[in-house]
Amino acid sequence: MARASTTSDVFNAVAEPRRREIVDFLASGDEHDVTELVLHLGLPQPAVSKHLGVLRKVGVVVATKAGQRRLYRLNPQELKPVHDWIQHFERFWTDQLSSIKQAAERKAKQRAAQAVTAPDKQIHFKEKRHDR
Amino acid sequence: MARASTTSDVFNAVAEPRRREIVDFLASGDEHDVTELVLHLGLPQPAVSKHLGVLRKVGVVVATKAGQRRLYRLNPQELKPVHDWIQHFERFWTDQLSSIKQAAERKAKQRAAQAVTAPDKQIHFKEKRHDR
DNA sequence: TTGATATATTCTAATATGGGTATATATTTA
DNA sequence: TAAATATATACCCATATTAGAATATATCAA
Repeated sequence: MARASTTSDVFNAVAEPRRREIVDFLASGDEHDVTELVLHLGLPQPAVSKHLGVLRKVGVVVATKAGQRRLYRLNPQELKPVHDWIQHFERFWTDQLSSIKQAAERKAKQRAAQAVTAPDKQIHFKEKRHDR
Repeated sequence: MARASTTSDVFNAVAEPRRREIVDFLASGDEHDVTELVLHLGLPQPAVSKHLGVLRKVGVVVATKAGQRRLYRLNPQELKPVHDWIQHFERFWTDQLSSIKQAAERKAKQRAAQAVTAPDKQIHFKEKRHDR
């Protein structure tokens, strides 16, 4: 199975850098049409329309019809779940005390534990499997 | 081209609900080994190890070797970019005044614009393409 | 009406993804 | 030393994703 659909989840919708750019561009509160977004992003128009489609489906942006143009504006409410989730962790980089506490607890637990040197240092196999 | 790699970007890493569960589970600051995470998540062990691998690569979790076990703990620093980004939009749901201002500006701009009824109300084609 | 413009959609291809299963490695225990 | 245990990795598969090209639709302008 693949990752949860990008169109059903705000987290996935804003996981795409270009879509975050779109959100940032609309963060002023102003409306912009697709052409303006195309110029700003430097992407082909269909790509921009598709990204807008994703953001529209999760409700992060709202389109207004204005003649042959579509004016897009941010609908920030839909970003709130992301904010609420990440806020849980705010204390880790604001509250100095809790950081120190954590370090202490961690140390106590580590007892005989050895640190794994690097996050990406992998355990190498002596042989690779090519069969099956 | 496919989506940006999940292993190169914190936003993508936490876009996956199971990985957010892992992060939440480690949010207490305590260390947990893989078996504990397997029990907590109710996923097969290889799936959990793979999710941990993704989180490790972006640095959101750090593993400590303890005998044959790996103790995982949160490395919250790496979540900060997500926090910093989403915080830009905090004003939208905390500052009442700015919301009103935005609504007013929006209204002024809308002039002759007609609202597109629903975000997912698509424009339907009279014919679908099957050729080419 | 005809052509131009703005936007959305379809199709295709290349790649990434997550779960499942099997298995490799490392460590502990008998 | 041989099992057992804990964890990571490889492989497969079904699906999702993105960019790109072509084109459909709607509206505007001449």
